[in-house]
Amino acid sequence: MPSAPRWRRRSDARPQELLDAALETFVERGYAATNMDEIARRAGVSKGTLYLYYPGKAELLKAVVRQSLLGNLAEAQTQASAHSGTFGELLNYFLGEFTRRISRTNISGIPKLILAESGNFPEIAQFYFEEVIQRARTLITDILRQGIACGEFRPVDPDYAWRMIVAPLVLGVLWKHTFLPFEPDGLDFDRYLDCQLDMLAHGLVASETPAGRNTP
Amino acid sequence: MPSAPRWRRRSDARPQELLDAALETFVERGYAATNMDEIARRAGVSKGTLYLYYPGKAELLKAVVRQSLLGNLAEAQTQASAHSGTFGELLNYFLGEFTRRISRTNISGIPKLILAESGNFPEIAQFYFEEVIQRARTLITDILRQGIACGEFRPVDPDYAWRMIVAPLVLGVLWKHTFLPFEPDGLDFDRYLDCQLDMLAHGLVASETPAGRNTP
Amino acid sequence: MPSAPRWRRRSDARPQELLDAALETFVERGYAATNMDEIARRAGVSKGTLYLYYPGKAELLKAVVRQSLLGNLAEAQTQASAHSGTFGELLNYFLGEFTRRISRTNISGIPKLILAESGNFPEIAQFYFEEVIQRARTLITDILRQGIACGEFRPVDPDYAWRMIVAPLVLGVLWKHTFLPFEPDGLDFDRYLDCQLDMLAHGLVASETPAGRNTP
Amino acid sequence: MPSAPRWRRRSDARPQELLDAALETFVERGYAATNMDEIARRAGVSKGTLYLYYPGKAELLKAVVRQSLLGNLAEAQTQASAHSGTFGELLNYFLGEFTRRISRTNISGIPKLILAESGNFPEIAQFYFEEVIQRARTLITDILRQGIACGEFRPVDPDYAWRMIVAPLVLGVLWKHTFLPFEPDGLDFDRYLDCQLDMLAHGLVASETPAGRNTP
DNA sequence: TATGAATGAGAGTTCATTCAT
DNA sequence: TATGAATGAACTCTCATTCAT
Repeated sequence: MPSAPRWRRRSDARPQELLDAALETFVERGYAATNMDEIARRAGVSKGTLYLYYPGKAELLKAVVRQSLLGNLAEAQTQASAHSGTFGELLNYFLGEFTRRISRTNISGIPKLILAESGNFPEIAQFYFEEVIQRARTLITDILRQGIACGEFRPVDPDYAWRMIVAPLVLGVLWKHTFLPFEPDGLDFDRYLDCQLDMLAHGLVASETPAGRNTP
Repeated sequence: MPSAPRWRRRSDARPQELLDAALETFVERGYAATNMDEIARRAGVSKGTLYLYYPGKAELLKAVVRQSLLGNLAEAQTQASAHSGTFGELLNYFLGEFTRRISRTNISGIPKLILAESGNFPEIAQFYFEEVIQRARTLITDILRQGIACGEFRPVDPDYAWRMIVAPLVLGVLWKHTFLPFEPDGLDFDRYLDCQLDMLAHGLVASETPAGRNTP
Repeated sequence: MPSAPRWRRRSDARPQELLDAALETFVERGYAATNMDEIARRAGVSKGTLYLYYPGKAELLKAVVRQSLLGNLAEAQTQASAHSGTFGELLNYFLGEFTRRISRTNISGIPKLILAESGNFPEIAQFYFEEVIQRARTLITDILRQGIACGEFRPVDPDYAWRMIVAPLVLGVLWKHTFLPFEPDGLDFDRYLDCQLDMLAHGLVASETPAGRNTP
Repeated sequence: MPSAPRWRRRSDARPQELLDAALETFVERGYAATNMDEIARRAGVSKGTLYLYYPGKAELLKAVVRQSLLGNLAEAQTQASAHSGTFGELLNYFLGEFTRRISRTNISGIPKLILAESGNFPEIAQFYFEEVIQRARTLITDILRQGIACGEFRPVDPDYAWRMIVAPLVLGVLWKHTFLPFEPDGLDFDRYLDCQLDMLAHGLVASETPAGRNTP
């Protein structure tokens, strides 16, 4: 078992350190209000050094977005193809997984950042749209279609229903980064997830049939 | 014979024209990337004129937000108190009304703007939180609680369920202003609403009882 | 005895009202920090009206200076030619008169204004130099020369001595408008004058002759 | 073969160069009429460089004043405590020293600047009042009191007499920076000093005693 | 004569980017 | 590779001046 190396060439860790500092700052302040000095300071390097690794502020933002998303995407894809159980269980699994990430990491700031800057960085918005959203859409509509086909799900409109499934996640992200400071009671993501799963499965309307049912 | 006058006095219509131009530009570009010159140009006035009506860029943003919201708020409040029919019908009514506004007016850019700039303008975020979100929350949780009490709704968790109801609206707003340009098929808000109402009412899971129903 | 007229055509009093407001503001704030809006407001007219009477800010300053000085100058000239008594008495009279004006009116702000703006308004400085300073110089050096000739004064260097006589007046003006707010005890102009006259007459050094005297 | 570099690093000399350029410009134009571009141009740097060293125009002015005065103050204090000879000689020494500085260096522009801007920068005026004027007052009144006590000086009013002693210096400063350009014969500071010392010592009035006396 | 809305040049300041070291 | 002093364009905001009313 190798012990930790006694030293590392700085440059190996550098790009990642810079991206981390940039992510943090962009998420905290927004793109325009972030200045390169601050990123450099947080990364513990000089401003000039940033430009050795990234050609400019805009490119730095893109790099931040790209690398923040790509890891998560690959992972999700893998898990999807290796599932077992009902489609409802798979859906629950994804929603739970996602909710947990929102509540724990600050990568959740990225989507908000993209929304905010989509007007000024259409390429980033498009990149996000194609790489993240379209994949999520495919993933979920596939599940829906199969679930409907096998009678597990009601015959909803998959091309629009996937947005209803995703919407609470998006709201959660935004809430965490926008209104949480103003809520004295905070937000309980476990309860949030429970409520979402319950409503997603059974809807709001009390059915005439006496028997209640459980999670999808 | 004098040529066209260099400017013309428009004093009555001016403030609203300026707000319109500002709303448009802020929504399109975001706060930081918007410059006063551009707003002035769109409003057909000189830069200095803006400062005759609003003391600065930040105040202009606040004025835009304030006046965009206040009108809508008053209206919603009025309609709420004058409803008849089941709670499900009332909910449907609100969601429909809201969806129609998203799809037709460009006031829907305001919420996105607020989300984007909440970090830099906490006061605006707080204003929005208190004036808009808290009211919506009260409105919806009241409906939910009453609907549950009278057996119309399943016993969901109202303090969180209201967010599930609102989430698709928020997503719709963001979608319109962020990803619509990238979608070749556009977005059909009628279908969007139908899907939302259906899922909200009955959920995703097929009930064991053979008979399906349609209205929430 | 005529009673006050029931009305006056506004325009008769206007120019003087404007000059008064301008003097007050220029003295208080300095030329650059004074804006036309403020002058107009103090004069109770609109900004545009200022331009009906004076072609611009610089011209307004010149008009203020000119009219503030001309009156005083004429007066001084008259009194000088109609004096009687020793030259020492004449000198005392002028110094007293001037000191009284410094202490009572706020015209004393004009010299400070001129000093401050001499770099930006050489014409005003030159005007002041020729109309005020050179006259004062002539007046005083004449008195000195005659006083020396008749044995009343010691044989001082009149071309420079006149400045020593004037210096305390200048200092008094500046003091009043610059440092007075910082002095808890204020400034007693009577004592100031007494001290000046005493020192001007007899100097600082105790003479070997036992008898002291008091008037110059 | 590279052409001349766009800029050169001068970091050590820079701050002083900037202060020099600023002093020159402020004295020439006054605070408000001085713009940062001009200072930068005179210092041979770009406008942005100024802001690397001083946070703004106002702070730059304060820095100019502070550093111009502090050196001179310390020096004067030192000399005062190490004097020998009569009090009259000490007074003469100071007046001579001061006059020489007025005539040779352009630091003499600082007092004029302070007078001119005292309305807009009360802090600077107060700083000057406390650090410069109050010290000078103490210095001179102490000398006067001691001189009077030992019979060297006539019993003048020290709290006001010190202003009479200082007044010609102030006038000299103002003269140099305000009216000198208009005087064809210029100003001979040696003669100015001689005249001041002579009048300060013996006053204007010819004493009845036949014997003349010498310098204080 | 009087107004005050409108103008637009110019101010101080910021900051992404460059480059001599 | 790393630095950070230097740059200069772009920004917000001010205000003397103009002119339709």
